[in-house]
Amino acid sequence: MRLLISEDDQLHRAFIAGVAKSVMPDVDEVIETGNGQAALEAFQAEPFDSVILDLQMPEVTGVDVAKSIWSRHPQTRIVFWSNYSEEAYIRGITRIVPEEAVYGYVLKSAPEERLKLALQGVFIGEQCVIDREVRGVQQRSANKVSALTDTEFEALVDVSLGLTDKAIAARRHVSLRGAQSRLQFLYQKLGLDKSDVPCGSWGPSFNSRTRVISVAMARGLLNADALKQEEAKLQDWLRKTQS
Amino acid sequence: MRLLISEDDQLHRAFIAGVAKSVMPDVDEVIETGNGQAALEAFQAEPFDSVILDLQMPEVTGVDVAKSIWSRHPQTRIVFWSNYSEEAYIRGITRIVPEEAVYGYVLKSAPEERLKLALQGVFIGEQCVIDREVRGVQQRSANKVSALTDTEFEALVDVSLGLTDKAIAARRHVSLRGAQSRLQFLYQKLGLDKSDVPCGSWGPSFNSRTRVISVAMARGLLNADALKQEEAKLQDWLRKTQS
DNA sequence: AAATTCCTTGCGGGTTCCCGCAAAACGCAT
DNA sequence: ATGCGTTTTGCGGGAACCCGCAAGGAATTT
Repeated sequence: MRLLISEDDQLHRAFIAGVAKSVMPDVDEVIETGNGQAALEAFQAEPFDSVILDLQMPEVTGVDVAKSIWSRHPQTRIVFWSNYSEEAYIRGITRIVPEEAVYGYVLKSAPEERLKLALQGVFIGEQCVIDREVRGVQQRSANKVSALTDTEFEALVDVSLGLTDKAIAARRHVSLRGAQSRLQFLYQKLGLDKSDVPCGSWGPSFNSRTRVISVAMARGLLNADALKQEEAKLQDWLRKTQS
Repeated sequence: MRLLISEDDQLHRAFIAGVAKSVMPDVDEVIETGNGQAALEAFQAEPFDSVILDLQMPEVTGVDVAKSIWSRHPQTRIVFWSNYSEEAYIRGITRIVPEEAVYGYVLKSAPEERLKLALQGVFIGEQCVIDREVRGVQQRSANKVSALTDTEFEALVDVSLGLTDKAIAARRHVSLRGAQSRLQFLYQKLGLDKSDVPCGSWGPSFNSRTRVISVAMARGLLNADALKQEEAKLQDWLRKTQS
């Protein structure tokens, strides 16, 4: 059995490699990589049965790696080991996990015991193991009423990148009013209309357009890394439409 | 000699405690805490000569802790050990470090050797030790032309929290036009006026108000943690002005 | 005292945004 | 086909925002 580990923090990498070896004696080859790109290359050279991924890595994230791996080898077992239980990542994962795949999600803050159980569960027992804290977010993310639809999420991304209504309309191929409408739904979904927002005597305190970014970041729907990824996509699109 | 360590990640905490002990034999007491609040309490109980702080901690950050410590004991030697070389933190630090203080700044991504040298340099040699990568940011941060002034930074925070012009004016005790003026300077400083931003055929692609948030996050002037802190301050202020 | 720099303020107008209303379009199940 | 819910579109008005111009303050420098 061969195991691939991708994790940018040296300390954590060494730690989880040690744990993995101690828990799974029948692993005869462990490859460690410090970034997503290296992980992809290693996997391309020769596929692995089992993979451990950190989600938050520069350039190529753990989600990107998993997506690439599962697209060719959907039976690969992957354990995500990450700092955050942020929706920005969870959303990414649940969208790419194949029906047949076995995977796990463990928080770095969890005790070592939980990590061991998860590794055994996924790699030996072939069962899905997901930390409770993450499970909560996953539920919310799948919940119809509170979850953002795809179009709403697109709108959130666009507005967070600083685009104007016109630009959003052009990018998403809808009318100006269509783009504004999407924004309106987004504001509503994130509760900007409700009066949980106190108003001062001078009038409304919040600008929906900027406030929505703030609450989205607070809820973990967005984060700096995700934004960086989206910025790159945006620049691509800009170049295309320029020419 | 007594040493206080505050770091929320267990693995990193154990690691740096070990390194510190090996490098400084004459340390007879080491106290480890997992969050900023506990660090403050420990210090209050009995002051330490030497402190190691992680910057990014929930609730009470390393910057908060350092500020509190230095306000009473400006001769305390502090080594910051953190993931990021983000301006959001650097700015906070350079503003609170007393003239007489000896401190260090080491990135977690740095090799162990650098960490050891820094600990010795600060705690034994009583010299300031700052990683090169951080130094670069610090320079930029002190550079007149590219650095944000205090008022500009306030404006950035307010707009990122989603406040309207009116609300900003009220909060900062300036006229409406004053608030708008500050925003204008901010946009200019972050280069939103320059044409490095490609425009599509439909007109201007970017909304200054939202775009400024995006570029500020990309440059590390802001991050999710800092925003959370500021959000709390804002809520405080809102409650006060309500009554 | 004069000059310089930085920040603030009022005015004005052009633009963009926010959103209610109503009609049309689409998917989808009965 | 007939409904039903979701999404899109146009219209229009009121509010908020962006910013050039010009006229002060205030603090520091020369």
